[in-house]
Amino acid sequence: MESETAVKALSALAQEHRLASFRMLVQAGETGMPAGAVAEALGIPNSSLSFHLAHLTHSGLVLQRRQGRSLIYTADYEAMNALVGYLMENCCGEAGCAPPAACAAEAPDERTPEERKRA
Amino acid sequence: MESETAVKALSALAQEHRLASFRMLVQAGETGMPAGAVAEALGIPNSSLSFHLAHLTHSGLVLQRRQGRSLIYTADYEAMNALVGYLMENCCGEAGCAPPAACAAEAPDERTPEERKRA
DNA sequence: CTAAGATTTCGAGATTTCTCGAAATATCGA
DNA sequence: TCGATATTTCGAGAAATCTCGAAATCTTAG
Repeated sequence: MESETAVKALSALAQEHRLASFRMLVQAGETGMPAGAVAEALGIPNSSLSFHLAHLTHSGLVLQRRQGRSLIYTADYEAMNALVGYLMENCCGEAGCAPPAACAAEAPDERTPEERKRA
Repeated sequence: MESETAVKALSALAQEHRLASFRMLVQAGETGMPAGAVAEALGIPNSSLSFHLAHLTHSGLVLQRRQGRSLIYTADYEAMNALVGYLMENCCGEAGCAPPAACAAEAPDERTPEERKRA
């Protein structure tokens, strides 16, 4: 992972609302959440949240897909694992620590067949 | 971990020089590095690096101890593990993913007995 | 106690970020 | 096609951040 990529990802997470959004998406699994639901859950204006979700998406930590009128956001677990791996790389020098965590989501996909085609 | 604590830690890491410094300290293990050595390795003015190291220290990700005229900085592995754990908390909802990584440094302590007293 | 070494604090300009209402865009149902 | 729903884009002011030379602080050696 490039240093610049990591800085972008960390910058994306270094903000109250974006961190809360990201954690919410991480816990939501592959199913994800529509923008409106996140905005409501966090109690912030849609336009503000949109700004933050775009930031997270551009950073590569979050993925977007359309489902009808809604845009569904999901956490990108690969990107998250890569970021954590980069942070802990060669941890403790020669000592060698536990390998970095890896989250591999496999939550049920509740999309309709029609929706699956678009993704 | 509090949300505010996490934002502080992530903000601290969301900057080119600070991220580079932190990774350098993570790899340096418990031995740590003096401020000057980090500044030289990164090729930035002492005053600039001092600003960044202070930022990292206040965020709780880095520890400082004095050794003679030098101030030695070390990564705080517990804080790092806590941050990663917070990010990945309840990852993937009910699916349940691999447990978060945990780095426990155990590098040789090369301080003199006299220095150990001060720490 | 005084000089030399290692770092930090101060100061001020340049740049970036956050916020949120209003207007614009995209999709769906009838 | 028209209206309703879901989100994003625009705009501009307020606030926070980065940079780095010069001066100040703290520590150790002689």
